[in-house]
Amino acid sequence: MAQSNPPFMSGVPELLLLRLLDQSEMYGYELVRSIRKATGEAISLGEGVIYPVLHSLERNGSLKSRRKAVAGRTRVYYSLTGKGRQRLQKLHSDWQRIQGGISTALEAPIHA
Amino acid sequence: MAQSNPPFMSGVPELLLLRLLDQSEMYGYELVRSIRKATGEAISLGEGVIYPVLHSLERNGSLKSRRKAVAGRTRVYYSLTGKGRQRLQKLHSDWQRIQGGISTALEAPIHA
DNA sequence: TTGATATACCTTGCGGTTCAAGGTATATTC
DNA sequence: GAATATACCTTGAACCGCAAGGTATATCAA
Repeated sequence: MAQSNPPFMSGVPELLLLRLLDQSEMYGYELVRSIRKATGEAISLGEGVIYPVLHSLERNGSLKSRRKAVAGRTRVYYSLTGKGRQRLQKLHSDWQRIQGGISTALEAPIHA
Repeated sequence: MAQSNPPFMSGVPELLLLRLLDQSEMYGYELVRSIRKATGEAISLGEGVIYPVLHSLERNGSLKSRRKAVAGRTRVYYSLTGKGRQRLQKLHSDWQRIQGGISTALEAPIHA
């Protein structure tokens, strides 16, 4: 069951990842928890979302990574490249536009 | 080209259609223009988006329609059912949640 | 009268993306 | 020695927005 394709989520994982990684270097598992916290528990993304997006962002040059061994485990830390910062700005302004448009439509007069 | 899967649009057509039709009965072609206007030109949806969504909303009982002949042409007017109003409320609150979560994340401290 | 533009409906196919579920392996705690 | 937490990962399905293309009538201009 578990209704798939929840509304309003397209592009959101990418925006949030870029935003958080713009503030500090982080690894995947950490990002899963950070996103919950940073959105005030409003949005929760599983690892099945996070990892593929991280990989595709690295592939297209928006992120770079470095491996770091910590207490016997390996972490892969990601950070933004110049291209990633540009991508973040673009997504940010896209978001503002859409969000503003929807607000306008929702706030319209209660009745004709 | 024309990058497909534009970010932040999933669920948006459905929300906007339900919102506008909650205010007044309208037909498809009219909705295309109304959406542009209601969102302050921020969002523009083509007929290839509108009609399929109208049909699927009618199929699942959120909308009802009636045909009306006007100046030799036929218009199909849509309006909300009770189920449609419930659906609108649900989508509206989903939107508020996501929108709020993203705002919180974006407004976070500029730097550590 | 013929051609372009606006109105009004519609479908098909592509492509991208989120998500649940499942999989591996090590460290820690009970 | 068993469960839990950490940390990485992939696969497959489902969904859905969009561009492009298709039909037909009314209107207006040349």
